[in-house]
Amino acid sequence: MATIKEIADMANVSRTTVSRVLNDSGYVSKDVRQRIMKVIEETGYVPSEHAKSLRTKKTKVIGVILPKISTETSSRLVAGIDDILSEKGYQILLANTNLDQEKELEFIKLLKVRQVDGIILTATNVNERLVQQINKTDIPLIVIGQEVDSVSNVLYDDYHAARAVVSLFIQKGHEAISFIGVDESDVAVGHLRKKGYIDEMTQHGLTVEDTWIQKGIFDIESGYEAMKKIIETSTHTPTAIFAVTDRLAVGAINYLKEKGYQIPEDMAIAGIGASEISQYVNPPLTTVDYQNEAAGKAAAKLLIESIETNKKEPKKITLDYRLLVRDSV
Amino acid sequence: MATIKEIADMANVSRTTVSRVLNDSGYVSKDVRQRIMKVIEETGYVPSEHAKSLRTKKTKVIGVILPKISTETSSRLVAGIDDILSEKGYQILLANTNLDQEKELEFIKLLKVRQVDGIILTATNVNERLVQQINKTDIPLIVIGQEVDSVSNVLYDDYHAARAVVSLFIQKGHEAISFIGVDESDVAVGHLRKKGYIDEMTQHGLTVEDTWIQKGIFDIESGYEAMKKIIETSTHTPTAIFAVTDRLAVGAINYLKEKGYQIPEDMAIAGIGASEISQYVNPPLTTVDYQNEAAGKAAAKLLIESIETNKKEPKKITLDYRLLVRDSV
DNA sequence: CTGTTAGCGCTTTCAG
DNA sequence: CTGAAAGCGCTAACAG
Repeated sequence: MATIKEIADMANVSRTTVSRVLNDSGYVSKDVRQRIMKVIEETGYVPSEHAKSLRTKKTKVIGVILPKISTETSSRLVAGIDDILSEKGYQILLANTNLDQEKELEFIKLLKVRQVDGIILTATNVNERLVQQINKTDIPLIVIGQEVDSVSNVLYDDYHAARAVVSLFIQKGHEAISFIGVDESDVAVGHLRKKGYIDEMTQHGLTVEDTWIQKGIFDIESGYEAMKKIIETSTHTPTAIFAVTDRLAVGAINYLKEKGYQIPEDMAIAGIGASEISQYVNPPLTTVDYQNEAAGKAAAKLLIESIETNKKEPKKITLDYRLLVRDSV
Repeated sequence: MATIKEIADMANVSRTTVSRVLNDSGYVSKDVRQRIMKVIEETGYVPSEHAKSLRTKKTKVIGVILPKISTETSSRLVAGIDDILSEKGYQILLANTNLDQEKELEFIKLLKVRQVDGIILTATNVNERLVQQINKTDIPLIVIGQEVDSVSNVLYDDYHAARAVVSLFIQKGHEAISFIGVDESDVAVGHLRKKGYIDEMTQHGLTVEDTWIQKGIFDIESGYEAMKKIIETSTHTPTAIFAVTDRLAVGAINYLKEKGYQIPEDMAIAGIGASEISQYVNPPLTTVDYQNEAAGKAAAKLLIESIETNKKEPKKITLDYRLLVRDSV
C-alpha cells in the first residue's frame, strides 16, 4: 500500500500538494494536478481512511445496533438505512446484540471508540442505564422503535395500530377478543400494543377475561403455547385473537388448525408486522404493515441531517401504518 | 474524548506505561498499574481505534459484501458470520451491492482503504475483472457461493443438490420434469443447478422438451411467468417442476393454483433454499436446505484462521445439503 | 520496571 | 500556486 509520501515523491511535489488534489482543496496548477493524477492512477493509490480519520475525526461509518440480525424486520430496516447511507457515502458497521441488553451498552461504547460518525439503535427496551449511556454519548444517535426523550426517534404507531386491529374485529361483529402479547418491558411491542387492545375494548364496553391475555416470546412456538392456554383455560372461548406479532399469530394458527378450528369461521385472527409468511399461511393473515424499510430510511435521513448540521434538538417521527385485511378475519 | 497523554499526565507516568497496561504488554509495577487503572476508570477513557489501527495495521473489522441485504439467505449468512466473528472480537462492516456487479469491485477497493482485516464476499457471479480485483487484493478474502480458484471458498453443492431433487421426482415416477432456472452467468444457481437437472435427466434416459426449461430472475413474479410459459407453450405438459429457488417455486405454485391444478396430484413441485415461506405455502414446498448460517460460520472461521496464521493456500469447503421432502411432491 | 524517541499516513496552518 | 512543519493518538524499539 502506497502512502501519500511516495506519491508526492514520484510526482516531485510535496505531500501537501497531493493532499490538495486528493481533497480538491486549495489551488493546484493544472499541470501539477495532472502529473499527480497520473501517478495516482498508475499506482492505484488510495489514501488510508485511518490516517484521515485520525486527523479529521470523521469516518463515514455509521454504527447500527440491532437486537437480532436475521429477522425480517432487521433486514428490511438495514436495507432502508443502507439505501440512504450508501448514497451519501457512508457505510454500516453492524452490531448485533442477540437480544442481550448488556450488549447494547457495550456496543454504544465500542462504536464510540471506533469513532463512528453516528449511531442508529434499534431498541427493544428502555432502561435507566441505557438512557444514561445514550445521554453521555456525544455522537449523534437515533433510536428506532422506542421512545427516548433526549434523542431523535423514529417510532411506529404501536398504540393506534393495535387499536385499529381490535376495531376491525369489533366491526366484524366480534366481542370476545383475546390477546397474545409479549413482555411489557418492551414498551413498544409489549406495553403499547396491549394498551391499544385494552383501550379499544374498553371504549366499546367490551369485557376482557383474564385468561384471554397471554404472553409469548416472539417466536412461532410460543404463539402456539399461548393459544393453547387461551383455549384450555378460558371459560368463555373468544371468537377472535389478536397477536402482537405475525409469528405469534402463525403459532396460534398452527394450534387452532391442529384442533380443527376453521379460520376465520370459528376464530378470526390478526397479527402485526406484514412478514412474508403472513401472506402464505392459510388463510392469509390479516396484519399491520409497519414499513420497516421506510423507518430505516427515515432514521438514516435524520441521522445524516444531525451529523451534517450538527444541531441537537431531538426530532420525533411517528410513522404511518397500513392495516392489511386478509382472509383470516 | 481523552487521549492517552492526558491519562499519562493524570497518573504521572509516560504514555508508554499507560499503553502497557492497556495492552497488557511488558512489565508494569503493581501500584503504577493500579494508579493508571483508576484514572482510566474515572475518566471512562477508551483508546482510539484509529490511532491504534494506524500503528498496528489491524482493525478488528471484517468487510462483508452482500448481493442484497434483505434476503433470508443474506441475513442468515450474516448471522452465522457474526456469530463467529463477534466471539473473536471482530465487527462487520457491511457492503451491499444491490446486485450491481460494478459495486463488488468498488467495495473491495473501499474495504481495502478502510484497512479491514479481512473480506467475505458473497458472489453471484464470477467475471474476469472480479477475479483480477480479488487477486490483487492482499487482504485475506474468502468467497461464498461461487468458485474462485485463487482464494478460499465456501461452496454449496449446487450440482448434486439439483440432481437430488430431480432424482426424487424420478423415484416418485415422474418422467416429464420441467425446470425454472436463472441466468447462467450466475454459475452456482444458474449454471450448476441446471447442469444437475440435465445430467440427472439424461442419465435416466429422460428427454427434456425445450419449452420445459424457462428462466426467471429470483422473484416470485418471475416464477409465475415462467410457469405460465411452460404450461402455455409445451405440447407435452410436464408432471413435475423443479425451480432453482423457493421464490420461483412459490410463483409457479401461484400460477398453478390459479389454473386449478392440484399439487402434487396434477403437478409436483420443488425448490431450493429452505426459505421460511416454503413451510407455509400450501402445500408445504419440498426444498433443499443449504444451511446458510453454517456457511457463514464456516467462512468466518476460515477467514479468521487465514488472518491469524497468515497463511495463503486457499481452502475449499463444500457444504452439505439436506433434502426436505414435503407435501408438494 | 519505566521513559524517550520515532513514526504510522494524513491534513492543516502558516509562510513563502 | 506550493511547501515546511506540526500534530492527530497510539505503539514499539531502545535505553536506561
